[in-house]
Amino acid sequence: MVTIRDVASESGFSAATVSIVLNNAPLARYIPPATKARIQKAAKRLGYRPNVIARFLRSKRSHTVGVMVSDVTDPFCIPILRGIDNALYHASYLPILVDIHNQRDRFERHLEMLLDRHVEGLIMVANWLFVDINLLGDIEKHNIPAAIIGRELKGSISSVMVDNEAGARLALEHLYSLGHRRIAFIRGPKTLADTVPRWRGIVSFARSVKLRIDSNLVMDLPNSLDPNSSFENGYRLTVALLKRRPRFTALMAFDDLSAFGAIRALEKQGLNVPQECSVIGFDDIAPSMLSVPSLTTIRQPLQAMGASAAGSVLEGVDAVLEKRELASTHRKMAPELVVRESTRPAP
Amino acid sequence: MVTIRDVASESGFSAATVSIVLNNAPLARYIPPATKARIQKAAKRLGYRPNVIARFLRSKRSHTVGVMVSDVTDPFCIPILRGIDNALYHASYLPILVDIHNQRDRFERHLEMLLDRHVEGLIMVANWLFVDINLLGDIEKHNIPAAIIGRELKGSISSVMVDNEAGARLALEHLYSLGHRRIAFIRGPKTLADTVPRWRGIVSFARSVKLRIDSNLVMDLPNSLDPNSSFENGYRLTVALLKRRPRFTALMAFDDLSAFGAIRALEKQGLNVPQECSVIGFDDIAPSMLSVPSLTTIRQPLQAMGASAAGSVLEGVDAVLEKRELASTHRKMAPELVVRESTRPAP
DNA sequence: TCCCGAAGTTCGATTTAAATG
DNA sequence: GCATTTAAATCGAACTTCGGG
Repeated sequence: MVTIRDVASESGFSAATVSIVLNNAPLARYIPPATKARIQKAAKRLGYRPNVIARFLRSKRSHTVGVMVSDVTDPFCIPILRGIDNALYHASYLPILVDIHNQRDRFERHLEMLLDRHVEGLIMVANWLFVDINLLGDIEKHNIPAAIIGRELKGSISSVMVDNEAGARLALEHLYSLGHRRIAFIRGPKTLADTVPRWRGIVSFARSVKLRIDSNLVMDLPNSLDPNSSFENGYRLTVALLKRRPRFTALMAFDDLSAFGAIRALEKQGLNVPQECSVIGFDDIAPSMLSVPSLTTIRQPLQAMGASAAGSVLEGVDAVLEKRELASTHRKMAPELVVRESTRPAP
Repeated sequence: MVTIRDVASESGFSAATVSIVLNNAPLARYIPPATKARIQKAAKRLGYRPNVIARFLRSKRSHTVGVMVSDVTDPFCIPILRGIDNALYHASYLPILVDIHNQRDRFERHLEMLLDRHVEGLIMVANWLFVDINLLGDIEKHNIPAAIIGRELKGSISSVMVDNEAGARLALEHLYSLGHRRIAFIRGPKTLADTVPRWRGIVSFARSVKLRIDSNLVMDLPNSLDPNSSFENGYRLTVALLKRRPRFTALMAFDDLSAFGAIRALEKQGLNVPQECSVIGFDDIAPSMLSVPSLTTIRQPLQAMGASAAGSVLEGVDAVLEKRELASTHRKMAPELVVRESTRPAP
């Protein structure tokens, strides 16, 4: 390994001068171009790369941001990660990604690992989060800028969410405008943050058009630690819904995975989607475009949400550096209806 | 921040003694239990956490492994990452994941970032890799253990791949045993490493049972930097294949995404899958189980592949520490036929 | 006083060599 | 392999201070 001292002796100057020149520090303005050139040439000749770790020890800057995702196998989080990655990359920060598998002990251990590594900021992707995390304690103690995607947290932690209520309203409005009146609902798990506002959107739209929601046709996904369980549970609940009356002409699922489960159940029972029953999802994960029929759904601007969270955190980092106070931001992003093949006018 | 010196003064001993006790270093043998207890108590009381970065500066050990993935939006790589993550987690290593978006400059920049951070090992997930990477140069220079998943590289870099030839043979054998004789093939892109061995498996099986492969029914996916392009290309190629003769009763796609594209094209032309045409994929990515019909495919043991690569690298790290030589390993993992709904006996 | 460069200190922990009872 | 503890050197870079022309 070639150190700053090697460059110093190679160039004939001291380590201090080399440091000043190579970092273009304020003092460098007094140093004659000839000296600079010789030092730079020597550095290049030796292939000198500053040791970022030694550098950190003095500067306290790690140029890293911790990213904690509740479960990477959830297709939902992938575009978010892309958004984060892009934003950090352009700011020359390195994300350190940890996957907590929706486990409390993993969350704690990984959070410690990140703090031990002196990440300058923290982003939590709460894509499918059931464990009761406690970012607040550890984070406010360390005074480290943080943002969470998919949940709202009070305090100094910024949050980015989709406007769930508006999204749900959009979805139901779509089905309603296609003429559907007997609509089944698969709601989210009780303890998931998105569940309540989405249902609120549904109820408020229904009330506004005097649509009756039959409680016989409403079921809840069970709590589960596995994001991919929605598929199977969507299947099971749809089978159950089909045994109830009245028969529905459209089904609104909590998310895309449960919508896929629903479609599978409907087809299994000989009901063609969308001919005999329309299905709408929520999220717009990658497979939604691929399936047959492709899925009508509510798109969350996932990549933008990731970028937004990263932006907030980076702003926070700057604020800390300049010892400014910075209020946390709480952004709600607009969802978008994506009409594909799984919905159709009511028969 | 509480340092080792704080613990020293709090406990009444020197920093050296604190270090020896807390790390349970060899010299700790001579230290009486009473001293140890006082030091440990003081450390706990102050909430002392060693600064891993300062520690690294002396020990040269970062306890991190770099993981470079060619494109995270590829569902194929997710289980691999899970496997890597699990293996590293249990060994108390932290993965530093970077996504190179299949871009050469990103590869180089990220590799430098990882090396600058003194990762102790390197894993490359070549899930959809078109850029001509040159791990060898940088890595052999730094003498850092490395492994690549999805490609075979000569030299000191270990590799983990699925046995593509066996997998392709398995797929074709399945279709053949269902009675299909007129089979269409969508081959992989010319420059992707998997393409050739898979085709070899097909040809060898066909020869062994005297199955004729009609070159009219063979098409190639174009080269593309986007892993998700296979879907669209699978669609386009299938539309083209349907215009050719003879009409086929089964289609073997290069991967699951192109299989989805094919199914979509077939359905669009009014051909029911699997009634009128069987389709088989390769990989067994998550959506394969979800789609309607669910996809018959060749499963790659992705999580095991990730774990295996991580294992090789960790062994390499140990070898380096003990100054042993360690030959690189080149593993071929067995694929597995997963029969679902998209294949059926020939009409 | 201005310019240029170097010596020395610091960051936090590890480790060696040495001192002391 | 006395037992017990510590001062001092070290890792690599950055920054403060200081001195000579």
